[in-house]
Amino acid sequence: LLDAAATLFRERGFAGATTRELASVVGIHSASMYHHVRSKEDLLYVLCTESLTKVAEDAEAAVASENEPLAQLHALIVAHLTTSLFDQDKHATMLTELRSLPTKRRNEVIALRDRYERIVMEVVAAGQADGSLRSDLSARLLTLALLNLLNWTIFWYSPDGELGAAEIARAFASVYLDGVAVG
Amino acid sequence: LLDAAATLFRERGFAGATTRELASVVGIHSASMYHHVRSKEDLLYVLCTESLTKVAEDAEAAVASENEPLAQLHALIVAHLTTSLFDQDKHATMLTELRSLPTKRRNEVIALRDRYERIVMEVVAAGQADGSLRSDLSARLLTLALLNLLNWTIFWYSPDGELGAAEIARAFASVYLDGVAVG
DNA sequence: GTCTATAAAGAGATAGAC
DNA sequence: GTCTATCTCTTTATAGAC
Repeated sequence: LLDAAATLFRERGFAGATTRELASVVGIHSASMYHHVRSKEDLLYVLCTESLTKVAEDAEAAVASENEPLAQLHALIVAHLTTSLFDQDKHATMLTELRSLPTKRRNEVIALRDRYERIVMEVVAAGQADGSLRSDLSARLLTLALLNLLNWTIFWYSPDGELGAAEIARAFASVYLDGVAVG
Repeated sequence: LLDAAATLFRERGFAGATTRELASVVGIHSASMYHHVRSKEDLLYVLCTESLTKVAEDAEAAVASENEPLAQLHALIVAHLTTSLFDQDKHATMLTELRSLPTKRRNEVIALRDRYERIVMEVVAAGQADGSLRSDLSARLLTLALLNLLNWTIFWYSPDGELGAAEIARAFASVYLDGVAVG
């Protein structure tokens, strides 16, 4: 049900997805859905928190698996893309439909998101501190650039396409770390 | 009206934005709105095509203003960010609410978007051809990485924030071209 | 745990006066 | 060009039988 909601929310937007269509996708009537979930909003909320909890866990594991900041950053990039492209609909919905949550819950999700972004920024800052990453740009700007690279991928990646998640992860890690210019 | 629609569609999603609220923002009643526009969908369609036409024009002008692919790419990055961050709501709505258009119009907008992305890819490919950009990764991958960097910025940039559009453009161009690793 | 039936509210859009 | 009034349809969610 949650997976179906993620797919439908991504396709139609949260407001555009009807409980009837959602129920019909899982083969029941919309009234039966309310036996499993209190409201449509609850689905969105659970989906957002799950997606962020999962990606944060995986990122922390990736960071813990390496010792040097540069290697940690590389592992983090691969972990983020692997996780978010696997649960693509959930992550895409979290990123764009977050706005449809009422203030209290929206702020909770934003807090989770900020916590995740802080994990990323700490690795970047550690890389600057040990001299493996450039320091002429702020850790904040470097982190924002990285999150751009990671997040937007979720919106165009296709599991059926020619580019695999692993290939994309390897390429983007190299683009981010080494740049695209020669010399 | 179009600007108000862009803002509201971005805030609530296309389906979540009501014609009543939209009209009230511009100080009229929802019935009066239909004197200016045929339907809510028309607003989204016009908004998508306008945003893509504008960014494509500016990108082409940026490319034409330089001779070397590397300089063209730099100018293109600055132009894209300047334009899309100026009309932020319009571009953000185009990127996420495109899905709410009926098939025919959606395909038209996608065609515009693809045409723009081809402009970017041609500059990248030219850079690879003249040896200023690395060729171990495909032009497609390098272009996708760049579009990630550009597009996601639209979703977190705030005109009131500490980071200005020009500063972000300069930083991200350097991150993309030179990378963040030292050495 | 799923169904039929329906309540209550809100949606996009139109008609016709001014 | 904007208004009031309203049509028609769809929405989320509930009630209660099975």
